[in-house]
Amino acid sequence: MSPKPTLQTVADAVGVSRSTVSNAYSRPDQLSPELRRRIHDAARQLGYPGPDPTARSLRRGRVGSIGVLFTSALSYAFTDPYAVQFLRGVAETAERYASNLLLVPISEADEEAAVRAVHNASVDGFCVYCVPAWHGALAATRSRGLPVVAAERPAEVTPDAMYVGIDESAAARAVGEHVARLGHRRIAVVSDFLVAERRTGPVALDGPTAIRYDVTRERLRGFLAGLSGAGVGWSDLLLVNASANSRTEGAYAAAYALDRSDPPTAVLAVTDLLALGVLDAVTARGLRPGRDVSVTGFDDIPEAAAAALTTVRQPAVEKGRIAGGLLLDPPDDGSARQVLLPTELVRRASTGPVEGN
Amino acid sequence: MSPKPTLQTVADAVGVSRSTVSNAYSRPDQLSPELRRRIHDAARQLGYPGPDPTARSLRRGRVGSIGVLFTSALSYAFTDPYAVQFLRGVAETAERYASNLLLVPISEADEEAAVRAVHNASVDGFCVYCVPAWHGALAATRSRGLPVVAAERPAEVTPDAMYVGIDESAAARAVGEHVARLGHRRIAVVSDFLVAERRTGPVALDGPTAIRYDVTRERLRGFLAGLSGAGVGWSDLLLVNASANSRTEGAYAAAYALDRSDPPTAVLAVTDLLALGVLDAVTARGLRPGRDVSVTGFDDIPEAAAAALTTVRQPAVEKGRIAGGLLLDPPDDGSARQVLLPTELVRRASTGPVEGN
DNA sequence: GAAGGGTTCTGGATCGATACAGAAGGAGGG
DNA sequence: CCCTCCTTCTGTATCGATCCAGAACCCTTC
Repeated sequence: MSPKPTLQTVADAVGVSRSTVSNAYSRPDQLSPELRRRIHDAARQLGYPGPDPTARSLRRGRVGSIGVLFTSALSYAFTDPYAVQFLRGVAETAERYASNLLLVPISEADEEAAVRAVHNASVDGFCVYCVPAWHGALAATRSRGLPVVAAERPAEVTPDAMYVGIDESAAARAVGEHVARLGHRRIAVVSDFLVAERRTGPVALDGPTAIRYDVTRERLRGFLAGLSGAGVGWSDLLLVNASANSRTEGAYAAAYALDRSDPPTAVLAVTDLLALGVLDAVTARGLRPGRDVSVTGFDDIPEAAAAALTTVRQPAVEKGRIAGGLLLDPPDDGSARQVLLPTELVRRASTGPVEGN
Repeated sequence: MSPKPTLQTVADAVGVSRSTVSNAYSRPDQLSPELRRRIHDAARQLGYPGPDPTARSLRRGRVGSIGVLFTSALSYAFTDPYAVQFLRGVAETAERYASNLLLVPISEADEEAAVRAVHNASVDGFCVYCVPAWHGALAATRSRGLPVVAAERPAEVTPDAMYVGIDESAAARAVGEHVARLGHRRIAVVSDFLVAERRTGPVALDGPTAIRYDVTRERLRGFLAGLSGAGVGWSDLLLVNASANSRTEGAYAAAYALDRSDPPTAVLAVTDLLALGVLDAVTARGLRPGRDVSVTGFDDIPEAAAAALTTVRQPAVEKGRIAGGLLLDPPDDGSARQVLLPTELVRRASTGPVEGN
């Protein structure tokens, strides 16, 4: 048995041309059933596993997989149910187009390695999820000359860029208004990416503009807009940065707010995962969510309903599906390549009116 | 600007040979710094993104990515923290070898599509996770002639197969013994894959042998072995199948046991995720875990500690790391390709002695 | 000044397939 | 009986890179 059977090996065995064997696999209607059968038989007998995917990709100019870029360690990427839902959406579309997902982990520490990873990825396009705008890997995806779709609306929208996102600040504004209407004035915000440093603890910022990460900035801007009607200004907010988007860090971050001498009556978290952590911290202190402290999240992951968390619902799976669709079958109409999905404020028991303390 | 710059484009622009440009990227020490700079400058100016990954893969004979096969929808795959940890381990090793992960979703419904997906995957090897032994995709991976590593010890061990697993039945046996020693005799088992059908509810089986899925079978065999010393036999066990490995299905499945007229005093779940669901069901009924009902899990995911769940610890991340290592750098020593990792019974508050009812 | 040893660069062969134009052969129509 | 059309198969060019043997050149060294 020769080391690696190729199309040619099979062709020689059957006594036909290489092209014919290729057709037997890729275009079955181009040859007689009888011959096709003989070819497949010979292939089986020779242990030929079918056309080599790499060679086929090179020739065809299509790889059959889309690259998904993640910041932060893979662990966090999959820890957020929101991310998992989004990914599921992408995978659903991918499956329809017979494509696989290539995970490209982008470490924040080693940007050079990240850029290399992007350059080495055999893909038909990139889906960028939660990668800060300034990360070199982002530019690298563009330099590949492949379709790129962002999972959020970028800060500055170029006409040819593809994205599927939501109006972050409008959605967050609804949260702010809701909380303000309930009478809350002493308010803390728990968020990751407030500062470049990966540290959990309170931070001071001059304003939302100081936040580099787009999504975070827009959500805080929205919170502020919603609260300002009630006279709550930026300097009134207690900002606590979380070193990661995880439940435990959410709880740690909440501690900085809850354990003060003048604790806030409401804590706005920038994701549900963080909010769940905040709830943990609240209950761990014997406080009642929605009565002693109001808590809000963002995303409406499945767990949010169970925890009675007031949050912003955004269609995560749908977002993923659309992102996949944009990549694998970009619409001709340029404007259809920029998708904004609707959001909805979901009021649950984790928020309530300020107690008359 | 020509449509797609290649190595040749750059070579022509600089006035050197194609090989030299290639070296500028892949073997920088093979040419003078001066020339290398000129080449990179020209490349940048022409918008050449570097060597095409697909073409490079074809020539090099190495793709730089490893395929991870999943059964069930992607959603479930990522929902189990155990799976995420395992994946993280694989990703860690992959990163060390400059490889990416290619997710190959294997639907159980459409086996033909699954086999096609395996044949089309450009990878250097396959990591098979939680795929039933009889699934055609498994055979497909082998036919590719690439290294394949299973994340569990297969039922029948062939000498050349690679795997990293645990002694499932021995680990489960420790659970059985622990529960028996606490005096439990009325015992329910909550598990997925007890039967081929995807349905949550009680099932009757002649014995462990009737279970087709290896891991499940071995764990149940272990439970039984641990319990048999106390006189508990197969027919004494109440088996409840879960339609999926998820927390909610765990809770639904538990209901079938807890709501009987003669409820079990102990519920053994085959994964922590299911066990968490069982605990949900227990507390939802106002019962106290470890007092009114003992509950055990399997895997020791992070949440297990928080829930005080008695379970079997297995090193998930380490398992992933080793799996990756076997794929990307297979040891010459054949016996080193079959790895069994240690497990440990972790006793927590979710199990306790039978109440003197 | 010829031999030996580096360094730097070149050219052709090659990886394993697919695309496409065209050849061979048989069927049907006028 | 010739011409056209269709089906079935072939051959060559090509996808975009890397490998490797060797050419060209400069430096030592005896």
